[in-house]
Amino acid sequence: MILRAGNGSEIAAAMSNRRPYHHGDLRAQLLETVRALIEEKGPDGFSISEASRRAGVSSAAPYKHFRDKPEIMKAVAIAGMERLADRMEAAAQAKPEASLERLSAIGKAYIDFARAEPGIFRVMFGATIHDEDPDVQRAGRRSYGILLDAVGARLGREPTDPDVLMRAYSLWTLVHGHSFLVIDDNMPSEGARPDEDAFLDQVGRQVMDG
Amino acid sequence: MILRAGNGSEIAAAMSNRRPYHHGDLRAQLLETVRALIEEKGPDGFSISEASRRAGVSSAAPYKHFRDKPEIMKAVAIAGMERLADRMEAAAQAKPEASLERLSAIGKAYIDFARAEPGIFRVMFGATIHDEDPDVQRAGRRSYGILLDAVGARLGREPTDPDVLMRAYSLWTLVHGHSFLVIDDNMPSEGARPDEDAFLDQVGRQVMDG
DNA sequence: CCTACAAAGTGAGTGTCGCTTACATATGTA
DNA sequence: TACATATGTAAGCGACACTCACTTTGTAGG
Repeated sequence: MILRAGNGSEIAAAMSNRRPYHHGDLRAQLLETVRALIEEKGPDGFSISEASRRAGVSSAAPYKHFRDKPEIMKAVAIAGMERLADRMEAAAQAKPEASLERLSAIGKAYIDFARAEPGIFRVMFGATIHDEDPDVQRAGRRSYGILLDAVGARLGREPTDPDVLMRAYSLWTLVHGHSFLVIDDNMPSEGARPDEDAFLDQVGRQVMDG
Repeated sequence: MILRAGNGSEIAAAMSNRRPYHHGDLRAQLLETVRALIEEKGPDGFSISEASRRAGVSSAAPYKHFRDKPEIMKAVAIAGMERLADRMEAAAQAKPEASLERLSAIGKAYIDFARAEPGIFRVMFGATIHDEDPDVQRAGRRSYGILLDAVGARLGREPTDPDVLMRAYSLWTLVHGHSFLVIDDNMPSEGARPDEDAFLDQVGRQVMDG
C-alpha cells in the first residue's frame, strides 16, 4: 500500500477525537477495501457505496479518484496482476535457473494465487470490462514474460524462439485452465480429476520434453 | 427456440391489433433475450428490466418464471452448456472413433463456441454465481464425458482408467485455458502467441503420445 | 503572512434496477 | 359454468451508480 508522507492532521484529529475532513490516502484505501469486498462477495457483489461506508467517507468521495466503477475494477485488476507477477517472480528465483523445478514453481505460484484470491483472479481474467485495455494488457504481459524467460533458459534458447513460445504458451494455457477449473469447481467431479501435483508434473514434462 | 403449440389467441390478438394478455412462452423468450443481451453487453451489462422491455412484458413478469436474477443466469448457463455439449458431440461423431482427429475436432468445437459466444461462455465458467450448483455441474459433466470417451477410445481403455483421466484432463485444461485467453485477449501480445492450429496439433500429440 | 486556487471532501437529488405486493385476466378441468 | 391455477400488470421500496452545487483543507506565490 502506497502512503503519502503524513501531514499530521490525522493525528491532530485523533487527539481531538474527530476524523479529519481529508482522508489521507483514500485512493489506496478504496482499492484495498474493494479488493477485500470482491473476495468476500464476488466480483459482482460489491458496491461503491459499501466500499465508501467501510472507508468512512461519503458515497460521492470515490468519484474524486476514479471516473466510474469500471475504472475501479480495472485498477483492482491491475494491482492483482502485479501481485501475481511478484509471486511468480519470487517462486522462480527460489529455484535454479534452467531447472524444471523453476517452471513448476512458477505454475504452482499461479495456481496458488488463483486459489487464494479467486475473486480478483476472476476480475483479472473472467471479466468483460477491461477487454483490450492497454494498461491491463501490459500488466498481464509481465507475468507471461517471466514464464517465457524460464522456458527459454530451460531450453537454452532466446525467449523469442518459436519453440520456446509454443511450449511456454502450452504451459500457460494448462495452468490457466486448471486454475479456472479449480476455482469454479463445476467441472470434473471429485473422483474424475487427477491429483494436482502428479498432473502438473507429468504434463509439464510432456510439454517440455515432447 | 422452443415454442409451445400455438393456442390461437396470439393470432386473434394480432388480427384485432392488440397483444394478448398472456405471452405464450415467456420463459423461453426471456432466456433467448437474456442470452442475446449478455452477448451484446456482457454478463454484467444486462438487466431484467431491459429483457422484459424487449419481450414486451412488464418488469415483474419474469418473476413468475424465475425466482431471481441469479436463477436466470443459471438457466442461461445450463442452456449454454447443453449447446456446447451438442457441438462437441456433433464434432466428435464426424470423425473416426479412435482417431486423433476426433480429439482435435472436439477441442476445436470447444474453442469455436467460446469465440462465437464469449458472453455466455463467461457466464458458464467465469461467474461466481452458480458455484457448486448441482444442476450446472451435471450439465458441465456431459461435455467432459464426451472428451473422456474419445480419449478412452483412442487409448483403447476404459474412460475410468487413471491414464485416460490424466490425459483427458490435460487436454481439457489446455483447451479451456486457451479459450479464455482468446476471448479476453489481454494475454500474450499479437506476435507472442503461436499459431492456434499448430499449437493444438502439437500439444495434442504431446499429451496423447507422451 | 495572507490570499488565491486546486484538491478532496459533503449532502442532496436523479434515474435505474432488483424485487415484492396486491390485484387483474386468461386457461384448463371438474 | 365455476373455480383453481397460471400468468400477467401497476405501483412502490430500498439500494445503487453517478452528478451537481457547495464546503473544507492544503499549498504556492506575492
